[in-house]
Amino acid sequence: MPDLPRPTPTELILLRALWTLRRGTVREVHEAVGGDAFGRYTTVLKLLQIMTEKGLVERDESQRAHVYRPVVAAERTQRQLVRDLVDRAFAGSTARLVQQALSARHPDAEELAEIRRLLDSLEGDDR
Amino acid sequence: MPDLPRPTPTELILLRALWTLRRGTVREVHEAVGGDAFGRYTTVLKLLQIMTEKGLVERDESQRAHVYRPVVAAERTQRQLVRDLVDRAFAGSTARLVQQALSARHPDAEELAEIRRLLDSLEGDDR
DNA sequence: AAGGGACTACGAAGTGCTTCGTTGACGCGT
DNA sequence: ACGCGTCAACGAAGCACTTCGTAGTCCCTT
Repeated sequence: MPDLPRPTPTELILLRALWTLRRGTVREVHEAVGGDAFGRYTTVLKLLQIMTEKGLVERDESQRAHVYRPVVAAERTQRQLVRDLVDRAFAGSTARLVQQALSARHPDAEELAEIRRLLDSLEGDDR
Repeated sequence: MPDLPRPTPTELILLRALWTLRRGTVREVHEAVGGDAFGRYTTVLKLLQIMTEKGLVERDESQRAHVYRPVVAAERTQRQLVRDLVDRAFAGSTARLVQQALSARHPDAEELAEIRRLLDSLEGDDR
């Protein structure tokens, strides 16, 4: 499987819409991202066409209104983006990224607890 | 203080070099990033000139070989980049970003301990 | 005084991203 | 059969990013 290209910022917006919708026509995606406040209908169409060429989404053309669906799961893309950032901005140090993440957006108690659970399960695996 | 623009990927490489060097001439930066394997000397020069216009770095012209230094601290820029990513890819959920970060690059025990300390100090502040 | 090395400045080209208007096809309702 | 709304396709334009060659300047050495 050839590695898919990293989605551009705008493409990521559409991907997020499709991750939620699971599948959708251009019109549905256009509305999901905020309609004309985001961009014209044809802008979304063009983006989805380009994303199809890149392999980021797939297209069902059996209907007049083509139906798009994401090729990659949210988690996989998110992980790719995080890894990129860790390498590019944090010289590979996950701890430093987490540190900045926690100070950039102070998470509430619930989120903190969730992160703690993640740590617990990770350390559990180690032993 | 007008918010500084987000550094581009290439600019980030030079910034990292300057964060380490604290200050440096074009030649020093060029060598720090890998010499011609990265790009020509004039490419680095041009980049630094553009970054100066953008306000990302400052330039001391009192010497023939101008000396550049970063305007923003590493932490501030890193936080900005993380916040961007949390918003763009994780719909604002820090916990999910941390989750992906932990699974993207399995940190060693030392890093895990460091993250745990961070959590402890954060929860301490809450009360 | 001339030559060469190191430096800045400038300009230009190529690429990718983003946006949108226009065109042409399709099919439904009248 | 006609017209209208909906759709995909295309092309073009503008902008940012990146890269590098060339030209000009300065100063040190001979």
